[in-house]
Amino acid sequence: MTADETGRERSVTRIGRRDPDCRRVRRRDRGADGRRRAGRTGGNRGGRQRPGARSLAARNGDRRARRRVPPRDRTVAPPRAGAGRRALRVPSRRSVPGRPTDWSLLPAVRDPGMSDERATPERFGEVDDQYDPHDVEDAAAAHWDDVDAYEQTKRHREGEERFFFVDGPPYTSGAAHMGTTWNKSLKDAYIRYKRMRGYDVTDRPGYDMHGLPIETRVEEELGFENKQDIESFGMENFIEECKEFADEQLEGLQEDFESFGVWMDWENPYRTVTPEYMEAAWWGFAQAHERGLVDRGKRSITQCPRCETAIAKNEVEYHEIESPSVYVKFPLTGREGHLVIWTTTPWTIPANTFVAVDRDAEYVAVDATSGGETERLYLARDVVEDVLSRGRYEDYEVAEELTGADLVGWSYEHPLPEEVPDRPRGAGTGEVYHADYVEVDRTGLVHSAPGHGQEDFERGQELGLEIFSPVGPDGVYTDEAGEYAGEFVRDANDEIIADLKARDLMLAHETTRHDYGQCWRCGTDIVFLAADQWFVTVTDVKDEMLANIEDSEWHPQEARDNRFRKFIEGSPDWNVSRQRYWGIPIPIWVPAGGDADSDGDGDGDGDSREGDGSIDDVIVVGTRDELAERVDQEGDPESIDLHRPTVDDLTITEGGTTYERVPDVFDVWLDSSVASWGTLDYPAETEDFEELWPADLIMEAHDQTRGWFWSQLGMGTAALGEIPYREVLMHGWALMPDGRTMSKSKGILVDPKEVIEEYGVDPMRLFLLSRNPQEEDMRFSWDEMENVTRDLNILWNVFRFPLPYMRMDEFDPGVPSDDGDGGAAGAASVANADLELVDEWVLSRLQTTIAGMTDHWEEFRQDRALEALVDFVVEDVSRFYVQVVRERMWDEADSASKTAAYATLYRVLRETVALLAPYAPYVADEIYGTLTGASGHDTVHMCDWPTPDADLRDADLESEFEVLRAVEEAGANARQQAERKLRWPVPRVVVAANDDAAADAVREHRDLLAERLNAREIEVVAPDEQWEELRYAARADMSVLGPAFGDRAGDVMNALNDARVSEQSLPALEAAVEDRLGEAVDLDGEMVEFTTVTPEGISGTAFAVGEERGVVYVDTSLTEDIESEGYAREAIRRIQEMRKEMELDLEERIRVELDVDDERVAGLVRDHEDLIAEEVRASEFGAVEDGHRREWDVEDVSMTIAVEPLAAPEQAD
RNA sequence: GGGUCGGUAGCUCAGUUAGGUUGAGCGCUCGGCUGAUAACCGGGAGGUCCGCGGUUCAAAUCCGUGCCGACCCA
Repeated sequence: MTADETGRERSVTRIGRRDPDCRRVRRRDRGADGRRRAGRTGGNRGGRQRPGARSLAARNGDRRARRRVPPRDRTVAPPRAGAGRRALRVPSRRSVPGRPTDWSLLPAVRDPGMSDERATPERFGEVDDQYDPHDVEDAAAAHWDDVDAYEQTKRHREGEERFFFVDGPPYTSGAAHMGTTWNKSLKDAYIRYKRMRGYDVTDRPGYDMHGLPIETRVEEELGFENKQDIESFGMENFIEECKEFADEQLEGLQEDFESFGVWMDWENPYRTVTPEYMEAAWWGFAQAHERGLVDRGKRSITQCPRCETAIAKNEVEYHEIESPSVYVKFPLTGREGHLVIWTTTPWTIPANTFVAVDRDAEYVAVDATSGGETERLYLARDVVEDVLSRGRYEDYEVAEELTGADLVGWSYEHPLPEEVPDRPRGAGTGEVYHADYVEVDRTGLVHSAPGHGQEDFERGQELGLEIFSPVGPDGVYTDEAGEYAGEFVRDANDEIIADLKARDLMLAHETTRHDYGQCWRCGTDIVFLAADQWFVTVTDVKDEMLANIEDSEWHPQEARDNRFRKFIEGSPDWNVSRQRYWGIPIPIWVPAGGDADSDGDGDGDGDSREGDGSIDDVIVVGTRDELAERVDQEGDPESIDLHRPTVDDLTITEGGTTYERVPDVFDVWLDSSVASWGTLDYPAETEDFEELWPADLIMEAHDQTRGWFWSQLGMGTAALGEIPYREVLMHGWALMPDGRTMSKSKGILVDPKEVIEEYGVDPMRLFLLSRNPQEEDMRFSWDEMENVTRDLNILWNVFRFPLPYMRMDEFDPGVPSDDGDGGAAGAASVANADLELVDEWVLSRLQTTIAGMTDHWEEFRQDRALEALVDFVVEDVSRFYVQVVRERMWDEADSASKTAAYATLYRVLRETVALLAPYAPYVADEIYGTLTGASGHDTVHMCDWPTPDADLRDADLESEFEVLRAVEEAGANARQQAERKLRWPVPRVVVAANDDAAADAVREHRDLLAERLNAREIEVVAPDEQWEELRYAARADMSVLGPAFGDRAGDVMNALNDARVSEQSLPALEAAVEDRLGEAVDLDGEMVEFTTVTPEGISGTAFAVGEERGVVYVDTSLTEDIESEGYAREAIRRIQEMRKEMELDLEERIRVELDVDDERVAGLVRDHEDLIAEEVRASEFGAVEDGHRREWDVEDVSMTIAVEPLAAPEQAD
């Protein structure tokens, strides 16, 4: 596909091989402009690590290695498919020895016949402390290469229901930009998702390799200026250069795409330059011809005079230019005076054929005076003053008022009769006609030249007027232009203006700035011509096209019904011929002699080609076999190169007539329009086509509504009567952070490579895939890159958190089935674990997340699915579940509870990485590998997409936890208000619930809540109860109170404000007021507003799930017991910190010396010595001579703590 | 110039189908947690919902109009 790749980019970028080290630049400091400033580079990376941190890992790793679970037998993978397949990524050369997750360092067995030992990660093995996308991606890429992950994944789905995805082929010029990156990431994600859903997905990438953009690039490189240079260089040589250029560009693009982690069939892309593919275009065109939809004829075209070819109207770019702005008088015949016309293209005046008016507009005849002479002019009434002042007339008088209809039929004389003797003279020429395109501005009379303007052409045809276009394909006047012959049209403007002045027909000559079209490739201003071209007359099947789009489902559907439908309704016939070289030759043979030199590559005289050649006389060849059969020359259909000039020499002789091929090539848009069968090598291969066509899914950006979405519909309808795709995902464009369009030529861009260098592929993909893929443009954002990296980091932390414990306890989840559970009997799966409520909850949340994500994916909103996943991982797993189970995992003793937590977290993580796999394929696989070791698939991408397990889903439990978490949050808030940190227990928390469900939820999970809020006791106040310690106060509203009580109002107010009542009722309040005031008062609801008064030492915060559900009161009063535990926990916290500073192993026992400066506090801490011992794995308390010693300040009390490790018996060996 | 889409907190975006007190994450700030720890959590501040006009008891949401951006068409 052409435009979105190239429409805006002109510079040539060659992609060299990536320097592996260049990716080491990362995490730079943010500059003031929001971009990153160059900072640390790879060499420093290790410096970010705490010194010595590695040694702990290494020690643990070594010791654990001996205890590790032996790898299970596994099925032996089939041999590698394609030998010599390139590594997707360059493996890290900086791998740290002893890091088991770096698969590249483990012995990779290439010959499965030799051994069943594989390069598998150690299950629950050590992983990096920090999530480092580059390390993870290197390791995963190396692993993919080792196990042929891509090939295996495809093979895994062979024989399943097929899903026919068609890749819109990027144009092979320039590197992948952010838009292409987004596009390919989306495609990759949906392909992976469909595979996980069990489909056998076609994933053949495509490349659009022909066309003018490449020709002009090559011309630039070779220093060519026009077609003559190409001819002298030799067409064959030139085409060879183009091919080389396209091939080089393809390679660069392909490397880019692979570096984005995209899994497509890179070894076998479809390329529009291969004989099979070109044949697919021929076939489609021949089908259209069969259906009578190929035609030849003169059309108004936009011609690039440098490239000497027609270019598509949608390939015209507009820019502002300065042009002449001339008001010209056309002398009337048969009556006195002149018509006044206006134009910015004097060079089209020689081809003037008629003048157009709006029949309903009002015109006038004026007698205008200048320099004593008066002349009669006809023009629109509303513009008289304007035009006459431009013509420097001094005075005028309206002689007659007319409508446009009155003018119709009048005759005038061509303004340049002698200069252009061959001008059109046929019947009807030189008259005034009505035309819809006339607007009453300038003069209201429009000079019309059907040989140039598009509207003029159409109207001229309707009127049956001659189409006179005395200009060659190079923009030079032909002999028909008489005096101007041989001159480039725009250069002739001055001469024409001079000639008109000489004839006294120039009313005013100015200049004006306006938009004008230029060639999208070379920037040359176009000329409008009428020329013979070949067309696919899609307007004949417009209704069919409009009906066919109903057979396609779009995302968003409105795009189909608005944007696309309107484009189809307004689109003209498709000019498919280009007078160029690097393209698919048009397979039309016409009788020799009757069609000479229509190509523009010869003398360019652009003769009319109408001659005898009716469309019935032409031969359209549809296949290579047919070609070999019909041509006069010998040739092997298998090996023939269908490019020019080879096919130019082939002739067909039938019925005594010799036919020659027309020299044109196809508009490059036609190439990609046949991709839905071209990618299947149809018609050379028929099996896939019959089974698969039309495409199940395509996805491209919205510019393709007038591009590939349209061209495929056009060709599909013309050739096969059908729309060639069933489902369309139409995404937007990648914009700059400030919303501008990216443009490489202007240096306005964010380079995907730079993003990958700074953040990594997974984060970049995660960012791109977190955007709405339907129609809306995507602003790139460095801030968001930071955010998505953080999300992955949280996942990484959740993942690595249980690993040491699982290793230590030799947790064995067995060999899970694809949906995560099951496995060998006795294995620790959630099915046979002794789950606690919080386990059940997180598993239920997982099921809900799976169900929600699946719905979103099915609706092509992978961004929403990702949001659900990230929400689950961050909110539910990291923020809540992990916090809750930390204590269970820290427990030294084996327990059912601990095993349940392992099994739960294992299940959660396993399914989470499957859900993550389409987004961040590297890190998902890395985590999966560590979780499953040798027991799973070779890659997460072979897994099935998880399905929600109804047995694990419990909506009520989820609602209860919502309440619970709201209560916890409110409790934390209340604590904060009371300035009591979580480490210090509180005697009680009172939850006043507004509804039974909330009350029940709190009662049900009382223990968990107590633990979370570090409360000794949780009290629940049901909705129909009052918490007896709570009092209510009232605030007086003086605007009501004043009028009611007059001069007593002040006293009443004070009494009201001071009153404290135990229920929110007016009688109670009246009683309290009376008590204070000594007399009865009558209050009503208008006068007061109740507020709650919390008791001393208590703070309260409301909690809400959607609506407010109650209030949480936290009693923060201190007792000796609470102080004791508080200080003990402060000590525990410090000792733990010191353990970490010492890099002690998790299980290592210690001796602790504790000196507290304050006698009372020392006693309080001593009371909890047992708790401290248990929490910090201390075997002894007492003087430490040689340990780690540190002084701490704890709540203004000085504590000196010393820790030394004890030699444990089991470590003696 | 016309069509389509968009404009909501400093940033990235929900909310607009169906009118009912604008939300989230990041950033900022204050606090908390602590063998996930260069990680993590909580509180707070922060909004003319692009402007203007209209419909309505009520408009980010519906209508009209203007401005800005993107794509497409001229």
